[in-house]
Amino acid sequence: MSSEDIKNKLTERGLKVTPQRMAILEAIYNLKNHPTAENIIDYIKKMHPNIATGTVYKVLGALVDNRLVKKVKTENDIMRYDGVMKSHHHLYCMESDVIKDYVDEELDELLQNYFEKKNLPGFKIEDIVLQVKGTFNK
Amino acid sequence: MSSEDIKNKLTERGLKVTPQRMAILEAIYNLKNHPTAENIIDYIKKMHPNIATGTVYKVLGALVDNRLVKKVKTENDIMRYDGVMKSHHHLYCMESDVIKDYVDEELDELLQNYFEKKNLPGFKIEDIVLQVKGTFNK
DNA sequence: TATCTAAATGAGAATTATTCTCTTTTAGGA
DNA sequence: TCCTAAAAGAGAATAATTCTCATTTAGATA
Repeated sequence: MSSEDIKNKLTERGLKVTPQRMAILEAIYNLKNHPTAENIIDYIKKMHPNIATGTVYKVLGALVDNRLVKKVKTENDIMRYDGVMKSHHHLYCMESDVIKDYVDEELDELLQNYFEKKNLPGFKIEDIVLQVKGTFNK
Repeated sequence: MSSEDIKNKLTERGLKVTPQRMAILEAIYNLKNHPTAENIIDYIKKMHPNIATGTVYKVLGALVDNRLVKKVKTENDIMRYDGVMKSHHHLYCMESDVIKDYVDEELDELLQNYFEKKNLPGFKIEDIVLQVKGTFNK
């Protein structure tokens, strides 16, 4: 993801393009494994030591509100952030803090068909996310 | 769920039966919609005004460790608790803080078969929980 | 291009959920 | 009934996040 692409993402959403927002989005895209706010802060302070912690939280909030980033909650109640906006699921390792994205369009279609038939009365489904818990083989 | 049942649950897990633990488990079973620690504290303080906040957190931790209660992950950063231990999914309302349990054995079987065929290499699945996001019809 | 203003940032205090420490109490086995 | 490890109480400590308000800035407009 180039700087130009990141800039466009912000502009498309009507968000002002600031160095802080660029740095934070860049950090989320570069840091793998769904970084925490702290991971992001550590990362961007290398290049932008003057960025305020509060700004990072405020920007993260704005990015989530504008659907440029997703929040992911872990078993250990720490909030993490995910730059992959395409519908996808998560594999949670129960032995480490790894969360792996899992994209499976066949599964998505299966689920969509299932719930179309099922038609939960009184509930309109917008999105389905699987939390698949288990362990990665060593 | 009777007091006797709750008591048995604690005993089965080798946990000492204390009034605090009884009250907290009772609160989780009585409070609907996946209470937060704060909800639980407010609820039990009516009957047990002297219970310490720290004790509630400690007991919740012990209950989760002993699989008498589950933690529920939400998009927001407050932890919520669930006394239903049977495998089930959640319907998250995006317009309110309602989280409804969703039990569907047909779906569970479908998913199990799907992943048996799929056989994610390098990952051993223990549990699958669906976060179904949407809105309840008004 | 210069100006203007609402929006964004910085700095650090404030808040809030949760954990920790240490003393006292208690459940339940001997 | 006694004993002891486990649990609870009290409140301080911690850590993540939010808030406040003064200053700066992006980008729309003239």
